[in-house]
Amino acid sequence: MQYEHTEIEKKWQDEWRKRSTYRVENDTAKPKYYVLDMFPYPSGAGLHVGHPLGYIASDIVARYKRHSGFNVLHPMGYDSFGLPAEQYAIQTGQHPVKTTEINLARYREQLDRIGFSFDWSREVRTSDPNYYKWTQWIFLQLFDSWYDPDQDKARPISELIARFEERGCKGQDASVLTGDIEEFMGEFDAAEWKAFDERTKQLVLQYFRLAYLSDAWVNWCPALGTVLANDEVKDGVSERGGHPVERKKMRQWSMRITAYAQRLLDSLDDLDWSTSLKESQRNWIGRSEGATVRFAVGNDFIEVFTTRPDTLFGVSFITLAPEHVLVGKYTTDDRRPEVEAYVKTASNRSERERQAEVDKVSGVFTGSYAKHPFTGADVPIWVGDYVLSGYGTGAVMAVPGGDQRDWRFAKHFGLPIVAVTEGAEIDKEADERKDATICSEGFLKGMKVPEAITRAIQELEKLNAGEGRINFRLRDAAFGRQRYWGEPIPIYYKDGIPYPLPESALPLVLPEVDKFLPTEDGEPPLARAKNWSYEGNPLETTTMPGWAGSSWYFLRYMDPTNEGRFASPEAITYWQQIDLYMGGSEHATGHLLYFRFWTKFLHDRGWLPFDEPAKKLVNQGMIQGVSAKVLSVAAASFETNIKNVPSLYISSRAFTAMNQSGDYSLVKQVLAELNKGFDGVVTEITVTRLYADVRFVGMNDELDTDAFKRDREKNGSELNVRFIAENDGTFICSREVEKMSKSKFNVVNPDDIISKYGADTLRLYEMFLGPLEQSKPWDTNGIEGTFRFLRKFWNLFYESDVFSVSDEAPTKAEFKVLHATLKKVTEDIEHMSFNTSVSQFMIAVNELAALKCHKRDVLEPLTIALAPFAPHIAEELWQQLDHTESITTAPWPKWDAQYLVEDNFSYPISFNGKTRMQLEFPIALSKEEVEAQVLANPEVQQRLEGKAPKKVIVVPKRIVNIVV
RNA sequence: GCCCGGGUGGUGAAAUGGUAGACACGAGGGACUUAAAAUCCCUUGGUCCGUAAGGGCUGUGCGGGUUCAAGUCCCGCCCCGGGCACCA
Repeated sequence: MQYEHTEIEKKWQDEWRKRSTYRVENDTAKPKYYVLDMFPYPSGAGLHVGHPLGYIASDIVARYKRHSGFNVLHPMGYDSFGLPAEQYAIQTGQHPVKTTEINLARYREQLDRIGFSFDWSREVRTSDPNYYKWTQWIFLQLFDSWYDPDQDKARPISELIARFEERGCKGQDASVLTGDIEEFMGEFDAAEWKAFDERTKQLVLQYFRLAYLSDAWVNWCPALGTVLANDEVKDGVSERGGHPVERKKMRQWSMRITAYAQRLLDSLDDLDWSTSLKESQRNWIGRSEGATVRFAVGNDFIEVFTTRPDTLFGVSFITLAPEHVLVGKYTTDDRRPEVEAYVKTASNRSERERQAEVDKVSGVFTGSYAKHPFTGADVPIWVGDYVLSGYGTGAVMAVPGGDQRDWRFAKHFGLPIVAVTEGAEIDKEADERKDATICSEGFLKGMKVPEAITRAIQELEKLNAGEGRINFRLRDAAFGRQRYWGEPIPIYYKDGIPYPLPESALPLVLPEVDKFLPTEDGEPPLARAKNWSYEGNPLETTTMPGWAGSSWYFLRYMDPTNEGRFASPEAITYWQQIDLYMGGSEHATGHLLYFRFWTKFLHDRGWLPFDEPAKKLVNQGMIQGVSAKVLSVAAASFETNIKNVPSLYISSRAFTAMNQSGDYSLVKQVLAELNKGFDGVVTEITVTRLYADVRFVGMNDELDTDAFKRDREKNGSELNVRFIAENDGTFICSREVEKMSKSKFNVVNPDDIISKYGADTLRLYEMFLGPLEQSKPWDTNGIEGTFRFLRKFWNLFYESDVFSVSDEAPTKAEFKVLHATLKKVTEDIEHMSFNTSVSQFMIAVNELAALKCHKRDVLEPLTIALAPFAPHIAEELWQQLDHTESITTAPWPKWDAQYLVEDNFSYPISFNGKTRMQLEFPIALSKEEVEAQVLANPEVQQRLEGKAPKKVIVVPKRIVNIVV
């Protein structure tokens, strides 16, 4: 019997479904292992060959762990809320539920064909009310919590209220207040708190809640009609769709992720994640140590943040961000028109413009002065858009001698530049060295920078003019979306104050609306819903962002149908953290930060025994497309009477040759053919490169010209199409490695590969391509190798088409092949080095075929070892080996070192490090004996030409090096 | 500019400081076949010497260094990919 992949794969996919082979139970004595793939968003385009790369790798690990005696949780589900489905709904009027259903079905079908061992009975979808009930529930817990900086954890808001009733709010209590320049709330004592009316109390609490409503500067995207989080904006445009984004102040739901900044940073150290990913997170959190300094202005003050308090004596002005609340206050009347005009233009400039015009210095003087805390000197207060409102306090003390941006600003406006460090060349640039010595007059003079920083902070604290402070770049996350297709936020309003829905009212189900567009008044789509109210009070109309549902989904898989909780404590205690989390590096700063944040929060409030979601995380590399391009030639001629201008395509190598020789007779020839005896001079050749769909390109970059032509004709008429081929008649495309995408016509669909070669070949080939974490181009050409391997493997079980596996005892050589393979494959899976394990399987099959080995004791363990990689063929052969239970229940075969012991070793004999010959010696031989025998060898003697070697190095079982 | 990766044949790649290029694709040659497909065998980094057997030199982005021995370790550069960036 031949290896019939189509038949075998269909048979076992059906069989696994029927038998629920991959169903996982929570109650078992086995140790657990949790392998999770990052939640896919099921787009309409379906899967291309790059998507399953990570799924295949994690599936191999899941299967391997199952063989190794673990109870493996390996689920899959969908992040099914999101903008694309909604955009589509707006365009077509079709409900996003419908399009989502269609996309999910297609996704599932594609996934099923690859033979994954997912437990589909645990599937979750973020858009399912039974799921988002718990997303809403977690939101309510966040709303009902504050961050206690003393205990360094989230606590119920009731405990904060109790505290206010007891001792009010003062000093450090407000230190967790975050957000973009929140107005200072002020202190109050217990009596004052009790005297506050309900409205005031609620407003105060908003400052502390982890999910809170406030006026914040947001990234507003007019084209999408919604607010975006910082990580959803790339280079000033929206990450999805590339629409422009502008700054806007809006009343907005936010998540106080900043309260967790330090913890998010600290616990990175213990995670088994890639360094680059951890670095991205550290970067994004952006911790910097420094000090706040208060500059008095009359009876008031301006607070700045600086990492260099040691340069305080070099301050020559203060710059406020245009959005800073104090700008209006400190602008003198005579400067007011100018300042207001500047603030207006500055705030109208989008992030993108500000970024693009980094070199353009702009600013304006407010007319006011602040007092230097040490010298008492007058320091002018300026406004400049190089200061960001969202970082630090939105104000800087400008030290042109020590900061290049301040230097540029000072130069531009003719402000004084004072040297703060020895050796600074301040007429050229600021000196930002952190190992310099302070030279500015004052008590810091002569100190090294670090020492001066400490001292400056001490002095500031003495004067009550500032203190040491740690600042973070991380901002609170915008949480509300002015969109339809997301989780409704379970909040209603009474007298304009937000109140949480009771748990009994969950899920707050997404209402039907007549259109998925904002209302005429610019209200979000939910405002169109009828009776969108709770007990007569209006409900919140914004919905949650895409990252809400994906920030806790790993917990739901543990107990997906629980109606009383997001997951039972028993399930959580059993499954714990994700042991292996697999996904793309594009989620480095978005999903993975929120994911960690929610986990820490749920931990703080006592619902989780751990505070990190994933112990180990692996980023699979991207699979790039290899685009094919066809050279299209346009010829210009002195002759103007050419009537028939053909679409002329020229094969890549022929073109290169033509270009080198300068002989364009081929082009002329075609023109002559079409224009009856054209004999003009071809004066100019211009070439454009057109994409050819990679489906038309075969082995060795050869284009199927007929298919290409038909395709071109389908998409518009081309009358005269001519191809200039190579001498052998083939037409060659030029190739280029690019991102795999529809627009580049280089998408390879896994379905096509599976139809031709089968899922097992696809799985093996994706792993064989190279190291998992590296990006690599997809080249279908190489797939034959893995396909041939599977056929050869199959043939080990067959002799002239008859299944024949013998029970004869294997020879030493056969056992050696088996155990060497088991050792390598086992170790490789542990290190996630799948490309080398596939190589090892190939070596094994080649060697066993050469040995004509058809023995059960070799083939059976080998089949189990192959099962994680190629489950269908393994399962089929397992059955043919007379097993009735699925191969997934077979224990992993252990390698045995005794079969790998060699008696002899063939030593490479090198002279001065260059290998010259091989000599075989028994392993048992000592160093000295090897040395003696090597030197006694006639060929060695001949090479030594009678001279005594300077030195002989013998490394047992490695090498002999003779130094002459 | 800063922070991470990475640079090895025609291609994807392999290599605890110890025989560079395993494995696979492609290419070339051969066997089987009426022919094709499939399969199998041989050759395949470059270069030079030799009729051949075989042998020499050279070679892991570039330049230095450490070492008996460097793709691997150290120093200084170049190039490519990714992340961050008027972050005070």
